[in-house]
Amino acid sequence: MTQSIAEDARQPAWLKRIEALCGERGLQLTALRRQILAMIEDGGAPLTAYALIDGLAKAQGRPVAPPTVYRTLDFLVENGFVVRVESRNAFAICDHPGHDHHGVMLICSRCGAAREVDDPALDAALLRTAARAGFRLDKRTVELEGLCGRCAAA
Amino acid sequence: MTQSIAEDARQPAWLKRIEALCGERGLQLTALRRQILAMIEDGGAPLTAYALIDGLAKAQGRPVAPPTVYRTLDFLVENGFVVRVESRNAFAICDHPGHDHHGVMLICSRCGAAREVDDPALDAALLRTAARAGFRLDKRTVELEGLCGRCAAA
DNA sequence: TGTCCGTGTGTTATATTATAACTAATGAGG
DNA sequence: CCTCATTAGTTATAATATAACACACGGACA
Repeated sequence: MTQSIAEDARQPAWLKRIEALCGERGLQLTALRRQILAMIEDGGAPLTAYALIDGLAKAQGRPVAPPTVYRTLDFLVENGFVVRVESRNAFAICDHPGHDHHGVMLICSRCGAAREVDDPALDAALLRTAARAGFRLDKRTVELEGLCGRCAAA
Repeated sequence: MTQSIAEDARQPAWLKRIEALCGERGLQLTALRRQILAMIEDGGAPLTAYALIDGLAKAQGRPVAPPTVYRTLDFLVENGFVVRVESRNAFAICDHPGHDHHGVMLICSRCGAAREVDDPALDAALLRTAARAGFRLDKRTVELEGLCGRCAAA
C-alpha cells in the first residue's frame, strides 16, 4: 500500500524479473514466497530446506513446519525461479528464471558459494552426448565443485 | 542359482577390473563389499542405500543396520568402483573404475536404468566452462535425465 | 447475498536418507 | 602369544522429505 517509489526502484533485478513472470503466467508471488526467495538470495550460498525452516521460524517468532517450506520450494523450483542443488540438498536463486535452466552450477567447496553460469558450447556438448547415446534429454543436472577464483587465490 | 564354474571363470569384466585394482592398491574386496557390488550390478538400475540394506537383510536372514551399508558404499565410492547418483540418492556401478570418473550419467525416467558414458568432448567443454569462470575444478556431477533409446521407442 | 471452488497455508504424523560413537571380530606381523 | 590395523556389528539419533487432512480467503456467479 505505502510502497514508496524509491523502494520500488531499488527492487533487485532478479525479483523484478520474477514478478514480471508471475504476472504473465497468473502466478501469485505471495509474502511467504517472497520471503523465502529473499532468504535464499541473501544467504550468499545455497540454503537447505531446514535452514529456511529455521530462518523463517526465527523471522516469524514461531515454529514453521517443513511442508510449508517444501511446498513453497516446489513452487519456486517448478516455475524456474529457484534451482535445487542436488549435490548439497540445497536451493539457490536461478539466474535465468523463466527459461528452462540449462545452467551449470559452480560450487565452491571452501566458501560454499554457488554461481550459475550459462555456456552454450557446453550445452551443445551435452546435447551431442545425449544424442549419440540415443537418449531423449529432458533435464540436466550439471554441478561442478571446486575452488572459486577468490578462494583459489587465498 | 545355476552358477557354474565356467561362469566363475568368466567373471564379469567389471568385477575383474575391480579385483585387479584392489590388488594393486592393497585394498580388501571383502565378502560384504562383493555382495553389495553384485546387488548394485544386478539391480538393473541404481539402488538406494536402503534398498541395499533391505536386500542384504533378506539375503542374510537377519537385519542389517544402515552404517554397515553406508560404510561399504563409502569405500566403494571413494575408490571409484561405484558412483553416487545425486539426483536419485542412489548408487550405480562405475563404468570406468580407477580413473576419476568423469563420466556422464544418463538416467531413464521411465525404466530407471542409468548408463554411464564417457565423452572427451563434453569433458573438455566442462573444463573450459570452469576455466572461463576462474574456477578450479575438483569434482563433476553430470546427470542427464530423459528417455533411453528403448523407452523412447515404446 | 450467499455458497461454491480454487489456491495457498497450517498442522500432525510419519517416511526416507544418513551419521556419530562405541563395541567386537579377525587377521597380519612382530 | 600380543598388538595393531582394518572391517563389521550395534545403538542411538540427526537430517531430509512427504502424506493427509484442516482452515482461510477471495473471486465467480446463480
